[in-house]
Amino acid sequence: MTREKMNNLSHIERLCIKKGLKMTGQRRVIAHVLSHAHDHPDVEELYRRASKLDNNISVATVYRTVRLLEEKGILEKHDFGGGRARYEVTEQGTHYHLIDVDTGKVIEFEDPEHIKMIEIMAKKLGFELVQHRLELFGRRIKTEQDS
Amino acid sequence: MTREKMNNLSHIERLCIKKGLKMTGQRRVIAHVLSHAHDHPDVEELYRRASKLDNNISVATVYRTVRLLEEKGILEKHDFGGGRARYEVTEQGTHYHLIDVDTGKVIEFEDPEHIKMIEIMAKKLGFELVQHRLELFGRRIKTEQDS
DNA sequence: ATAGTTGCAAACTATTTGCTTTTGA
DNA sequence: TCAAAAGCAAATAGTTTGCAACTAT
Repeated sequence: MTREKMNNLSHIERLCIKKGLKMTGQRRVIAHVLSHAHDHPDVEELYRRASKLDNNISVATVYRTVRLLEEKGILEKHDFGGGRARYEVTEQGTHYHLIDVDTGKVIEFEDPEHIKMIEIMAKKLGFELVQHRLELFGRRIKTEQDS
Repeated sequence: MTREKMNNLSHIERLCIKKGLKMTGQRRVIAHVLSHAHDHPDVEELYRRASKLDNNISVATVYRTVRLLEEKGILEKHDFGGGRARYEVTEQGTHYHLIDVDTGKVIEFEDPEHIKMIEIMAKKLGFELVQHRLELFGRRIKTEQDS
């Protein structure tokens, strides 16, 4: 696939335009990749995917772009261990991550009750909650179905 | 202060001995520093503090020692942003961190209710909770006392 | 036209490692 | 005594940056 075949505007590209970002070819490709990623890729992986669509992209640009998009609130950066930052498109409503310690797979979930709880926690400590991070690390519970 | 003046066994040193670690002069100094740290220093800072007690310590040794102590469960490693890992002595009972976004100060607190809540969360998703991480980022609420 | 963006390679930062020398048990 | 630990400097890994050449607006 080449850049030309990727002709319809992606979700992220639309967001970029709304934020007034200059849409270069590279950014369009990266935006496309992000729009279609339903996981939590690191820069290396984004670079790999983007390069498949357009081999005229450098890692530096990917780094610069994810930083920009993070600043604009379009992307979220995570540290799931393993030394590299991982990204995902910002969704409405905070959600959490459960990392399977055996496989490294990440499961997303949300819990509005939990948010209420920690807002109260913060208030008790004299703070207004700006942001928060919850990560669970767990091991799959064996069931009958498991061989 | 020199290494010789630091003659009574520190808490961490005792733990190290219990784990059967070879107690070198350097480890004794680092153990002492850790025992007396009531914050969350990074390696650079530990190195600085240790060097004041004994200028015969290299950063490499600090890195090797914190890794060892982390493996032994004596230390915990945190990522509070800012690019460097930060350490603290493991305490009984999980506790959380609230980071003041304006000053960078870290406040510790615990909440057994919260632990119960997330154990249930994990179970609902079919996982047994192995470990977890909760970090709040907040802004101090202004009160009458504040100038 | 021109401010903003890119590629490239060099720089940087945090951390790890290979190897020789030293040291605690 | 001798495996384990330390120092030093070089290596790695992830990420950032300076600069000259481009490109969207």
